[in-house]
Amino acid sequence: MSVQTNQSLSVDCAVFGFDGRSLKVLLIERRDYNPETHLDRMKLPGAMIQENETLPRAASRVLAEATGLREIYLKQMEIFSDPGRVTGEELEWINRYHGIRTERVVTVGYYALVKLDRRMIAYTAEKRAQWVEVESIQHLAMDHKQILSTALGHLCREMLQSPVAFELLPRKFTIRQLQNLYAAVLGIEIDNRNFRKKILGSGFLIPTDEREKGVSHKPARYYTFDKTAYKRALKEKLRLGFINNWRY
Amino acid sequence: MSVQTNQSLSVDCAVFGFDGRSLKVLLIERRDYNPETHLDRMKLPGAMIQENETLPRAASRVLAEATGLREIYLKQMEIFSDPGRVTGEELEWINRYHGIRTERVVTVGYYALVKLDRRMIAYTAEKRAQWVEVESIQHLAMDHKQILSTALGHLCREMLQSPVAFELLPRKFTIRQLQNLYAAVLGIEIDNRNFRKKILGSGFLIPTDEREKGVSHKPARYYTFDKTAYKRALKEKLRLGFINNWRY
DNA sequence: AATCATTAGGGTAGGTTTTACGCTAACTGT
DNA sequence: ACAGTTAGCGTAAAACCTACCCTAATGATT
Repeated sequence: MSVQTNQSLSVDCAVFGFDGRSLKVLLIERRDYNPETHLDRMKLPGAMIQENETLPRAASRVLAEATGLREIYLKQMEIFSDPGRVTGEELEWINRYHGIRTERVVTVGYYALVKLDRRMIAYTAEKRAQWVEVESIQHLAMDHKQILSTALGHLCREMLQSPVAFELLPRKFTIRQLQNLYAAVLGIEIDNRNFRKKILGSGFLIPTDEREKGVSHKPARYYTFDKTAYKRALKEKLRLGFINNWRY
Repeated sequence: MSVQTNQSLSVDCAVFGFDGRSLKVLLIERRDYNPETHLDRMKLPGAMIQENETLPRAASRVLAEATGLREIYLKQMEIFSDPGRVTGEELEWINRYHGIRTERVVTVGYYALVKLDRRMIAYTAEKRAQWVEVESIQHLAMDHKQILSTALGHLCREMLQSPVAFELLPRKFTIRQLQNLYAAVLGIEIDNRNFRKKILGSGFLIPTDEREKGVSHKPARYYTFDKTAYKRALKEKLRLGFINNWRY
């Protein structure tokens, strides 16, 4: 029995943002990209884990670098440990890029949610990073396409279970924006009138006095998310609906 | 920037079983346990990951060893990467036990579900392994108590979302057994009549002609779980209940 | 042999939630 | 002024959840 000690451990993050219409993910252009090799040009942000660093810390570090933000909604998913996930040219690229010598890289997948505001877009634009519509992505470097698909699955499930949607929206948002976000991520159609009832009925959206301006229809009210009210409601409603509608 | 390459990567598994009354977990006695050290005697089954082995494969290997079974319900949870999770005597024990020399072990937590039948109990009894009631566990080796708690949380959530309960029950079971399992894992009381309606109404329990014998009350019918019917129901019902009762 | 304790298993009535959809309000562009 | 659009309120029917009722069948107790 030989024990592997020279595999390296990395983190890769799928950073999601929502522009009001569709779900985007942050992609990085490889620094020493050479069109003559057959490597894909874009990848997810990631890094090797450093000495004395926990994985969540490594992920935070990657995200701070990629987005300029320290406080980010961040969640671990799974580990991608197939010995064949990075080989050949890709492995050489990694060793060259990180200045290491490894034969195997096991990576831990994270996904993160950020508010895609003007500041964010300006910051990432300077970093050879791009916000790309998730739907349109065909290939990515290494197995990053697979990591992205996994992340999307996790996001869907999480959206149905907890109020993570608000991590993707600006502080003030309209109910329609919230609805569009759910519809985009889950790929379903939602009736606006029922959505409004359900979401307002839950009591953790607090209305502001502001309304949309310059839209060619009745302007919608802006709301903010009340985390405290949510947590209160959470405790009261832990009735679990009994065996909780295990629908899927 | 120094990159850590000599951390070792291991897997640890919380293997759950249900004896009809309470939830149990499989614990292993450390082979060279010495009561004079202050190490806890019991630990979760686990192993270092080997060269050319994926993590799921390593976990399967551990489980095959601990339970004698190859096909087991197995799920990855999170990674325990705190540099301080294993130090001092515990670290020495690991290095001695595995014949390695590492300063840091990152472990990937898995949980597994098995049918706790007579064969299983006989097999584990021979392996210095014990099925211990989850509720009664106070301490475990290293950070295994924390891994166990995490696994229990995952199990609860999973039980509400998918029909994993049947992994813990014999092929033929009564509705009461199923109910007791839910009640035990979730720590709630369940009304028998409503539970029966809900579960039978879902249509993926198929009745057999057999009934309990030797019980001092009306004997209950045995049912089996119909995976195909479940998957069919799943697709029809992907209505999601719309934004699905995000209750907790 | 009658009675008791216990769980199985069918039912029903009332409340809550979901779903489908009608309607008016308010804004911009033509 | 009118068309096109989305906001936002309301309502009725269907589905679902909950709290109970009842009787059936078995072994244990008297």
